[in-house]
Amino acid sequence: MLVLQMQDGEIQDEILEMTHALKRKLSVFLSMSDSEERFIDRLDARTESFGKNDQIVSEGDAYSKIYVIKKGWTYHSRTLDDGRRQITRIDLPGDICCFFAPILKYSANNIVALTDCEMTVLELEQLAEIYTEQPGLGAALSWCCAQDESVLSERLVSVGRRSAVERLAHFFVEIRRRMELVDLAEGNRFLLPVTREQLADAMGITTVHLFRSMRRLEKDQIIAWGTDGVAINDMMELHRIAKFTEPYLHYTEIPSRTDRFLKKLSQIPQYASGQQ
Amino acid sequence: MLVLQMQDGEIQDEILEMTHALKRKLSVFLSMSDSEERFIDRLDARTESFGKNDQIVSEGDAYSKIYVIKKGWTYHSRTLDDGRRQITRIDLPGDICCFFAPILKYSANNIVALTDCEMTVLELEQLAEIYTEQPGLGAALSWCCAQDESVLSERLVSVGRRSAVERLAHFFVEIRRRMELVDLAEGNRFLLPVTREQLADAMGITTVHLFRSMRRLEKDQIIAWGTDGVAINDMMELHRIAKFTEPYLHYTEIPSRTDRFLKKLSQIPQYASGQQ
DNA sequence: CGAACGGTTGACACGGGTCAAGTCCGGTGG
DNA sequence: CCACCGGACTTGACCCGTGTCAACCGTTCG
Repeated sequence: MLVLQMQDGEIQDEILEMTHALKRKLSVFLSMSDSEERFIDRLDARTESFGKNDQIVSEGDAYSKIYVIKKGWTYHSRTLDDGRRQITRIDLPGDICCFFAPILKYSANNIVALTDCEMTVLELEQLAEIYTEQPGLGAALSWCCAQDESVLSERLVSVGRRSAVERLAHFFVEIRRRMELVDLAEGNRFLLPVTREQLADAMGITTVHLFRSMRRLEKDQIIAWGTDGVAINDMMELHRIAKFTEPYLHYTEIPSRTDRFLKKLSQIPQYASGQQ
Repeated sequence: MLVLQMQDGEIQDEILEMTHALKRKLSVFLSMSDSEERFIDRLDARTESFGKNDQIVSEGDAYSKIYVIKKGWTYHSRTLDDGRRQITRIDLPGDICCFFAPILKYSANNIVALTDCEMTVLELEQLAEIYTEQPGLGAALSWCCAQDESVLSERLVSVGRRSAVERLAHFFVEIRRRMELVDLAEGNRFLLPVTREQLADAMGITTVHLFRSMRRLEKDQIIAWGTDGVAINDMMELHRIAKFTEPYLHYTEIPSRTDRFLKKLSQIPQYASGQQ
């Protein structure tokens, strides 16, 4: 059973069934045409499922397919030979798991399912098709990719320069915003299917210290994290502690910008022909 | 005067003049045809220069152009409002400074010149042209982008899970490998145009602790870093300390892979026509 | 000739790691 | 039905790596 369904399951499920999370995400960047919507719907023809804790890709594996998460959560990690592990990335519905798979030969990371997952599979052919036949969608995918890099970069800022409490605060605000974007959270509660150890590995601290730091946030009634989900009680304060500044998420890339992008693309003969 | 020219200047200069560093870098991924080589040469028509410590892009600035470094070094940083700063990335000749500039509206980072710099400027038009008319080069650029993300990800592993000494060791091995790739280093010495403070900000430690940690490495005769450059005296040991594993650099993406990529692309009508 | 900046080091304080001991819960086998 | 087990969760005590503060040197530049 999908962890996400354990609670508030009906609501979240319903929304997820309604539209592919990817569609919701891309629609922030791009007001999609009917043909674009249909294009995305057709991608669902090829899906793959994974169970909780399944290793989707291992370090050193040959790469090939791109996975877009329809349902469930995953993480990417690297492990040093003495066992220290860093989680470099946590993905949720709508996120693209390994955008560069078609270009890279081997994976340098592990990719693991945090919950039962359903993924849309893209091979190189489909990707090329998107970029040539649906340049709008192509631009939107590039936007996702740019965003991912920016999120990664901000995580580096966290781990490099924020204290444990600040990092946690930042993480919760970020994950909350990202869930909101694909309609996985409203109100002040949401589910977070990661263990304490996984979160510690993502934050670059030990579990012991994770508990200490969470206590600090819980004591002040800012946040609560049980087994049944997270509740953010004082979002303003959490923002303040995290020194959270939203621009790095690049959620305000307005369509006019995209239009300009598409207009320029259409001046290139190949794209002009491919555009309809 | 370019810092890189201060020492061994003649040699490095000569090589740099010979070929655009980007060309050397891409040739690792792709054996370039004459038309591809000429295409890159023509990009040099549009260049821009910056002086040491010039702010190339500031947090919040509108993005537009892509800069490819011809000569010089740059870094990307984020500063929290209380002054803490994290350098997220250090770029050298052949690196692409802000690949996603045409897609993103605003920059979330500062980009600063570490030395006097000469950059090749790419606007959206050229980029689209590359992807449509020279899919081989397009794939190679995507490879650069994939690599950048992987390097960023490994830096997160460093800052999250490696000790200060290990981080430093890892940084030196990485930067050495990257310089080698574009012929900026041979033998065991190379120039590193960063201040102690900048390196500390890149490693996520304080300058004071940087000194402490460097002392450890210098005491054991593993490395030396004066004002005139870095000397790696015991590369094996440095590797060992860093727990350096090369795959994340993705330097072994063999051409056969690229050929497969191009073959598939050529099955898409638009690309087939664009491929000449 | 002083100011500003990069480099360098010592002394001390504190955040976060390590070790160790438990609790709680769900699953499994007798 | 209970006993046992493993895995996730939780906390206290202690210690070490890293941050903080402060001082100083050498160079460059106005």
